[in-house]
Order: sequence, then structure tokens, then C-alpha cells
Amino acid sequence: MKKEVTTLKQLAQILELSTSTVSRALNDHPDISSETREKVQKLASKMNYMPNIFAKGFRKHKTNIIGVIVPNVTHYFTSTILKEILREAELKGYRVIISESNNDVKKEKEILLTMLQFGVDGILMSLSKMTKNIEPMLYALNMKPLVIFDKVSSKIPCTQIVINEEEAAFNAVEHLINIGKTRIAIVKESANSYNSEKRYQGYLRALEEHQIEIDEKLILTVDDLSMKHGRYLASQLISMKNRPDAIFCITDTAAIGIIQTLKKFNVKIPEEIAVVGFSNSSHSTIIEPNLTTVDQPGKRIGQIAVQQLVNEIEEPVDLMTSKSIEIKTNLIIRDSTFVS
Amino acid sequence: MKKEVTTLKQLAQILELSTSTVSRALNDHPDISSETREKVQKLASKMNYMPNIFAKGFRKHKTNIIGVIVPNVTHYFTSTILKEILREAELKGYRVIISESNNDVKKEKEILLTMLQFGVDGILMSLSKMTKNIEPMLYALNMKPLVIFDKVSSKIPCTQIVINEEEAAFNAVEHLINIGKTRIAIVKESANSYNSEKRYQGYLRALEEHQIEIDEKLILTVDDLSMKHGRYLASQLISMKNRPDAIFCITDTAAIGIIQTLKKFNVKIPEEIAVVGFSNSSHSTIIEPNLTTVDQPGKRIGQIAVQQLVNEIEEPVDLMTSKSIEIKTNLIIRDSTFVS
DNA sequence: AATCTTTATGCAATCGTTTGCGGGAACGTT
DNA sequence: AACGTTCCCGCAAACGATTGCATAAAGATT
Repeated sequence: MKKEVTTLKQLAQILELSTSTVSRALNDHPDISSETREKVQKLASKMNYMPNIFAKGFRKHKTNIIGVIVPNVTHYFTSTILKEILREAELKGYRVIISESNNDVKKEKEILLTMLQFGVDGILMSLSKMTKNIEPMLYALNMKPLVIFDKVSSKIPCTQIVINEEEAAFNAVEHLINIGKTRIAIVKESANSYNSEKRYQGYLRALEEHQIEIDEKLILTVDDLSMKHGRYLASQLISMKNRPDAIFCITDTAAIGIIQTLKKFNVKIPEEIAVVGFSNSSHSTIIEPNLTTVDQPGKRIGQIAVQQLVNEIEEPVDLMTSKSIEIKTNLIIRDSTFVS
Repeated sequence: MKKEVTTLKQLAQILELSTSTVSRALNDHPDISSETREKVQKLASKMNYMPNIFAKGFRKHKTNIIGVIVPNVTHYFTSTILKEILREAELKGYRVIISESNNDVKKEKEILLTMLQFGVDGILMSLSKMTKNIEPMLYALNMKPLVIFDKVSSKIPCTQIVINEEEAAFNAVEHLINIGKTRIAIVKESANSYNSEKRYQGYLRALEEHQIEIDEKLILTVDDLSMKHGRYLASQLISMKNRPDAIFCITDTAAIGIIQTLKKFNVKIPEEIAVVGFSNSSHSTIIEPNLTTVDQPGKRIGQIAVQQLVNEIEEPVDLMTSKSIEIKTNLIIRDSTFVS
């Protein structure tokens, strides 16, 4: 093993040149005659020379690595974004290291610091659910560019890539209104995350604009938007004396739990209760009836996030400057709200 | 920005010691008196000192990074493994860089080389579907430890982490036999990947041991085990004059496509045709009837893969030595084969 | 022919850390 | 008193690549 790697010095010796010349030749420095440049480059590729990235990073204080921090890689939406981040980063000549915060604030902070220590050129992150203390992010911003996406916080003065949460929710709820629903429940998160809050605002605005009175009983809040909790909530809603005729659930997973329970109790979807989710997860076309949901363009988010970050890395602008980029979503209407 | 980072030299100056002493003190070298050791460590933590990883990696030729190459991060099973790889690697003090091959052999090779150049300490990979040329892997093995998982190839002389594919398939098919099925179709991959081949062997053995004749017509081969192809195959199977009474599909996705079509044509599952998948993907409990499938312990695979690799990194044994670690799977019986 | 430019190259320092070696101080041993 | 040990610590080289500066050679300008 440990086959020896060719170094600059070796190339230099063989060609009877100095390492400086070889280095410059490989980097297309104008001082070098095209003759030697070619000679060097030819030998280098022949000997399979690869610059030692650590010596390089060490010297130039640039690693061409971007750090990515997300709550959970197995989340389908996240992995879609990740996929695109990998693709786009590679295109731009960056490598990506990924860490999971598992929605643990302390872990999140640790990862952030470790990545900085490690020398990433910039960081891309999606905040964990409970992130309140933004100190670590501010600290990070002191040193390197930071772009946050999906789960963001407007308190952090950096570029944010978000979807039009409020409008998306508005459209979803308006769709329910358009098909004749009036008692529309919402299922949101108790920890007032950015996303949950925005979607809630969209819900409120839709009802308001259509002069539908808000019924506190139809505003459901839950810690964890899981399928299990969805199932539980559905059973609650069914047993209400004045049932809703539609449910807007700010997450596909919980929406699916809801549908499962509704079916179990033979509630007709969408006739008796229509259901709308959020994410367009792959589950939404498996469950029956297929789930009407908001499509979040993960690819676009990943792509723009990388582009922004690389931009900030390569054109060191004034950090600490806020900028919010909003990405459009699409409501995808399926059987859970649609009677053919 | 670019807040200055504390270095060894700075610590040394403040303490009026040499950098060597400071370095040794921080690394608990026995030559250092406990008195100075404490003094140094105290100041270091106070000044938030973090060794420059690049200088370190540069000097010691060790990066503490492991490279991971997978075909597709959005694949649920893959992301489960990934999650565990991240966790376990961190535990062992390693960082992880991830790349996607997208089942492109050329890309796979490129990534492999880039990662080596980059200086990873070892590589964890799941082969792409069409990988035939194992040259790049052999080359990699020359330089660094390599562990492959899930999609493996016995031709590559390195540690392989696999599930008991053959046995798992055997159990699945035997289960179908036990519930009284005799005309059991299999849906497998046309590119004879390791996994597909092993599962096919398990299928054959199960039939053989139960003296069920093999019917070539029931052996279906498809390029791409997608839902779409599943749907297509199902329509084929239905229109056969001598229909199968069960289908063993070596992938959950395709199995789900099959179920969708069977339902569409009002074929009773499992009474008329039972269906078994492979993976225990999250979809398998969403589809109705819930899919009987083989649970692949992704967490275990990820964990063992990292443990093996780190082992080989830290105790440089003889590389080029094959070792196959088999992980047990479980057949999870659900409604698609079970009549209550 | 002397001087200035330009072109192409080499020298040597540098980045931050680790580590082999050497050496001074303090102590113990004859 | 002379010598050997042990304990701490510093010097300086090394890792591989980059880069400011110096310089030799060749060409251009007067």
C-alpha cells in the first residue's frame, strides 16, 4: 500500500527545474514560457501528479470545502436538497462535508465550530427546530460566509434561501375554500419555527380574505409533526361535535397519518374532510387518496444556496448583510381535495 | 470578518515557552512537567485555541476524513446508512465527505480519484449498478483502505459489508410457499448486479427445496426497478393465461408499482396474488395493503462499515485482503401476504 | 557600446505543527 | 569531587506548495 505520491519536488528534479517554476507552470502563470509550461504539464499528467490539497490549503488558507449542516439527512426533502448541493458544489469545484444536527441545538453549535476549525470556506445550514440562540451563527459569520436555507431565522444577518411559505400556505388554504370548504383546520408545530409560523400566517390570511371566521378549536398544535401524531390528531378531530370539513397540515407526514385515521373511521376524503399537506414527499402519491400538497423545489433551493455561498466565498463582500431569496412553490392538486 | 485564529506560536510567546513545548504539552507528551502542561492547556482553552487541521494533516499525512461514495443519496435505504455513517464516524473522530456517482461508472472513477488526491484516510463505497471495471478500486486499494457496502463486488479484494441477500430472498419466497402459493414470479434486474443475482439464487433455492418447478415465464427481468416498470410488469403478469399467484419483487419500489396496478385491475391481494418486496422502505407501510418485505438494517451496515474502515486505517494491516461481513435481515410480514 | 526592458527562471521565506536530537539543570551515585 | 541519570525543555528541520524578490539572459533602445 501507501504507494508514494508524486510531488512538485520530484517533478522539478526530473525536469531539472526549480519547484517554483514547476508550480507556476502548472498554474498557468504568465511568467513561464509556453515551452516549459507544456513540458511540465505533460510530465505532470503522465506521472499522475496531484497537488497535495493540505499543503495547498495550508498555504493559501483556502480549502475549497463547504460545510453543510442539516437536521436530518434521511428526510426526503433534505436529501433532495443535498443531492443538488453535491452536484452544484462539484460543478463549482468545491467538496462538501455534511453533518447532522439531529435537531439538537448543542450539537448544532459543536458542528458549526468544528467545521470552522476544520477550515471550510463557507457553511450552508438548515437550522434545527429549536434553535433560539443565534450566537454560534454570528460567531461563524465573523469568520466565514454562511448561507441558511429551508429552516431559517430572520435574526441571523446572512443570506437566506426560503420558499414562499406564507403564500404557499395561502394558496393551499384558498384552494380548500374554492372547493367549498369553510371549516378548515390547521395542524402546525408548537415550537414556533419559522416555517410553521409563516404557514400559519398564510392560513390566517386566506381565511381572512375570504371572510371566514377563525375558530380556535380548529387550530391544532403539536410538538412533532409525525405520522403517529397525525393519526392521533385525526381521531381528535373526528370526535369533535362540529367537525372540520378540511384539514391543512403543514407537513406531508402528519397529513398522511391523518388520512390513515380518517380512512379507518370511514370518513370520506375529500367529500367529508379534505386534506392538504406540505412538501410533496414521495409518500404523497402512494397514500390513497393521493395527497394534495405543496411542492417545494428542493433542487432549486440546493442550487441557489450553493451559488450564493460560492459567490460570497469568492467575492468577499461585506458579510453580516441580510438578503432573503424566495423560491416559488406549486400547489399540486390530487385526490385528497379533488372530486373528479 | 477573518477574525484571527490563535496559533501555537502565539501561545508560546505569551507563556514564554517554545512552540515545541506548547505542542507537546497540548498533546500530553510525557516529557512535559505536569505544571507546564496545565498552564499551557489552561491558556489554550481560554484563548479558544484550535490546531490548524491543515498544518496538522500536512505534517502527519493524516486527514481524519473518510470519503463516502454512493449512487444516490435520496434513496431512503442509502440515506439511512449515511446517517449512521455520519454518526459513527464522528464518534470515532472522523469527518465525512460524500459524493454521488449517480450510477455513472465514469463519474464513480473520477470521484474515487479525486477523493484519493484530496487525501482521505479511507473510502467507503457502494458500487454503481453497472460497475464492471474494477481497476479504479484496485488502484485506490493501493493507497488507502477501502470498504464497500450494499452494492458490492466479490472481485474487489477488500472488506465487504453485505446483507444475507440469498438467505433473505430464500426466506421471503419460502414464506410465500408456506402460505400456499406455488406459482411464484420473481422480478429482478437485467444488469446482473450482485444483489439481484444473490436474491435470484435465493428464489431458485427456495423453489427447489420445496420441489416447485421453475417456470421461465415467471422470471421477469427489467432494466430499472422503478414504480413505473413495476406497474407495467404487473399488467403483463395479469394478462398471462396462467397467472402467478405470488410475486417476489427484489425491490420495494417496483413492488409498490405492482400493487398499484393489481389494485387497479381489482386483483385481490394477497388472495389472488400475494406480493413481497425487499428493503422495508418507508413506503411499505403507506401503500395498501401494507407490503411484506425484507428489512435491511441500514443502521447496522453503516455502523459496521465505519468500524471496519477505521480499523483498517488505524491498524494498517495487509490491504488487498478480502473479508465479507454478512448482516442478518428480517422478513416483515404485512398485509400483502397475510390474511388475518 | 552602454544602458534599459523584457522574459524566464531560481532562491528562499512562509504557512502551523510535529518531532529527532541535543543540552542544561537538578539530583543521585560512587 | 567527578560522573551518570533523569527530567524538562528548546533548536531546527521537515511536511508540499506558493510567491515576493532577485537575477541571468536576451532583446530593444539610445
